[in-house]
Amino acid sequence: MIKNTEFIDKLRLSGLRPTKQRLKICEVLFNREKTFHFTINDLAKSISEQLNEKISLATVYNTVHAFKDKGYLKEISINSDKSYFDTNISNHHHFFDEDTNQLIDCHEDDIEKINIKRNITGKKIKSVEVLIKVASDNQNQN
Amino acid sequence: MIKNTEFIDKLRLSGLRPTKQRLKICEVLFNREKTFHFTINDLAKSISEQLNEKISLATVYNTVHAFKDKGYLKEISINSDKSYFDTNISNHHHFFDEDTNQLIDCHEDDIEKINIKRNITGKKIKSVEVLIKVASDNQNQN
DNA sequence: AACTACATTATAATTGTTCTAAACTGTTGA
DNA sequence: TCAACAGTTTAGAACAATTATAATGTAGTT
Repeated sequence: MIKNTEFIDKLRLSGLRPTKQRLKICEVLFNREKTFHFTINDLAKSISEQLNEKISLATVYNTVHAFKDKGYLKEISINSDKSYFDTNISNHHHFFDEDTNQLIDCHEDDIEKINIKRNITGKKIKSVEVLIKVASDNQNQN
Repeated sequence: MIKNTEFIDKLRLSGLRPTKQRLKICEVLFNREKTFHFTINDLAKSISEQLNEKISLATVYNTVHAFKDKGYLKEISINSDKSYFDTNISNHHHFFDEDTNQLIDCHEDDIEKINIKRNITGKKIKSVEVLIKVASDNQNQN
């Protein structure tokens, strides 16, 4: 259980005012054991369910983007339907279950280190993301 | 230069009627040396430029999806702005240049084989995609 | 030629996301 | 303590990508 003051410090440190809404969103996002993979809609739903309170959708978008920019969240590229975010900001990869639309973290040992032997001239590698799509045996390949 | 009859056969073989529109789209997509990475908008633009003819946007969407379902195109997950497609349907990975929004194919030797050591119970791996985001040195990480 | 199922089309509808402008609130410092 | 200001929240409008609709057109078969 992370204390509210910790969130306040965290926000202040990164130049974000610790508003009521942001603190509530911190609670929902970071007060949990496992990492949380979510879409904006999932998050909005969690907020209204867990806190029985409504935060404007615009604020949820603003806050998630602010948190992403500050490095508290990672955005994950899965498909173009919607944006997925991850509270696990460490360098890691994902399984994506096409049957349930669930993301699952890859652990360090689940996948061998990716070894890239070419580089694009004048460019620097910003990130390397591996997405492993899985589905029940009887499903078609997408 | 691929002949029209080949496209007709290709379409018929997969149970798609070779309509004027589909043949034109085939021309634009498959009558080129290099692989083509595109969004629906890119394609619609290419069609009107190369063929000086307009195909309804709905048809472009329908056709691209039909081609994808038949395995003639691959969809690539980059971000949630829009869908990207690839005429290279072989198993390969991508660089994505964040400065120009351009996709670049990884060749077989650019990246070592991905070795996945875990599997999700009851699930089968459908695809493994690696996306390497690059940008000029002076850009921020996204 | 006529029938039928499949395709195309323009347009409406939908969805996820961003923008806007007004109201509100944390912070600073007098 | 309180005024002032910049940063924040908000509802709703606007927007862009995509999908649905329903009428019209066309390929393939008889």
